[in-house]
Amino acid sequence: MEKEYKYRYPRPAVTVDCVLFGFDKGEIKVLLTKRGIEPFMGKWAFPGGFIQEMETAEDCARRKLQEEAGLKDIFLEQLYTFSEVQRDPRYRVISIAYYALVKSTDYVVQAGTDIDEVQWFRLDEINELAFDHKKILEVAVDRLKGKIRYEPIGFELLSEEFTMPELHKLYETILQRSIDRGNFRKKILGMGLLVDHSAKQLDRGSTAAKIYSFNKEKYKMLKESGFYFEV
Amino acid sequence: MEKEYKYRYPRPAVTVDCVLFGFDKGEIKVLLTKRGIEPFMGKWAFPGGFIQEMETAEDCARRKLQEEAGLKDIFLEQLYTFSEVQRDPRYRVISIAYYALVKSTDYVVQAGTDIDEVQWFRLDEINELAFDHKKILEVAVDRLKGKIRYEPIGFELLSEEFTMPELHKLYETILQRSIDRGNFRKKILGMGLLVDHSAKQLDRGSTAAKIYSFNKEKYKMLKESGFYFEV
DNA sequence: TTTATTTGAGTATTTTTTACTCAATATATT
DNA sequence: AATATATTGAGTAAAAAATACTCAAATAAA
Repeated sequence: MEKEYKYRYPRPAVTVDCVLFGFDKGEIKVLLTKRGIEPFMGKWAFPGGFIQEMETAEDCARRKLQEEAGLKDIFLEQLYTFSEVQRDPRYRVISIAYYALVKSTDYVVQAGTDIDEVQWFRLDEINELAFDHKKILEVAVDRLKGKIRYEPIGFELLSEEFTMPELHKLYETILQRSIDRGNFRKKILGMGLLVDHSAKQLDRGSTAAKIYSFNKEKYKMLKESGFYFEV
Repeated sequence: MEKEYKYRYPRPAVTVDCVLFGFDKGEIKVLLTKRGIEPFMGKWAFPGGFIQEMETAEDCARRKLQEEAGLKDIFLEQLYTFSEVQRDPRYRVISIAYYALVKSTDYVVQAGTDIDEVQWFRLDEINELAFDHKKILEVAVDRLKGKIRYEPIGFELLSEEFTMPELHKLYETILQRSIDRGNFRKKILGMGLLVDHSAKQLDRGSTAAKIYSFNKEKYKMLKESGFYFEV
């Protein structure tokens, strides 16, 4: 095939990569896809690909999450742009990385073109990754840790309806320290952002936990009037 | 001239733009360059330009700050990557934006190729800018405000040696609220990160302020052992 | 002489954080 | 039947931090 696109000056290729976090059984998980083509065929990497002419980087990230993992309408934010000259062995590729959070890892994941498999991994299971994706993962984990205390992104990792012990465990897991249950509960409930569903988990008798959901609209309003979320 | 660079798939052009902040006479200033070529000839824009094949985005940002403003070895951090499809009227251009902080705006600025003028502006003087640079500025100002409380980047805007009233004024200006002098002093000195030069400003008699400098090495060490800067 | 600017110390109050305790509930386990 | 378990919910005491102040001294500049 002929090379049709000609420019006066050299241009780097631009890709988008997505670090997708999930929370399952008290553990943080990351979604990886096994590469079906060179370079790094057979290695695990983040969902991603080349940016198209008529889409923004965020559009591209959402498209890739849809194509490679079957996900739609999830929390997504730009992470960092990686531009090391040799980060791709073929030619110069600059990658705009995003991180995404998904409610429950039970979403049906589907492999796309050029992809063998899609699988959730615990952070400590991840050793080698394609390209500089290990570095990207480090930056993403740092961002998640740093941001969860100051913005209510933790809820994006839980189902729409969740219990206090689940939320508590999530924070303990991500921040990697134990947090006093009573104080945590007081602080979170004190913000008035949780909707109490006055329902309990089924099938669990008295050890059932109460069900809450996060009031996004109220948070938006409060934020505009200067409210500052902090855990 | 012939178009020599040919690729199989279309590639966006990639530029780097630098939002350079300075602090002068109690006011935040931003450095702009007047464009000498189309598009937006005659309009003000941030220093920046196309990324070269063998340089990282940060290398490019530093090169541009050197070429267009004569600055070397200053604080520089990646801000955000802007990828709106139509942000450049010519063709698709993705811009990796950086923000930089400079100690005093007295640096001799020098115009580079394709640049008429280089000038410092107060934030409220800036109306229209080339491309989507107004948007980039907004993001940069938000980042500066957000970050100055949790990382000691404020010192990057003052001379190596500064006084307590200068530091106090800087925080009040950026955070846009008054801060109790005594409490501010207690908190800052209490962190043990300022070196007391036991010297006073010259030529100001008894209204002279004591001179301090920020101990970067000590901050690095403390940070590694879990210290958290917060104002 | 008065005003202005800065240093430095100090205090009192309020708010927030931290580290706990206690009681109740009712299923699941031994 | 007794015990362990997981949860809710309330509460407290102490420590730490934030907030809003006051007072005194020094001295050049107005």
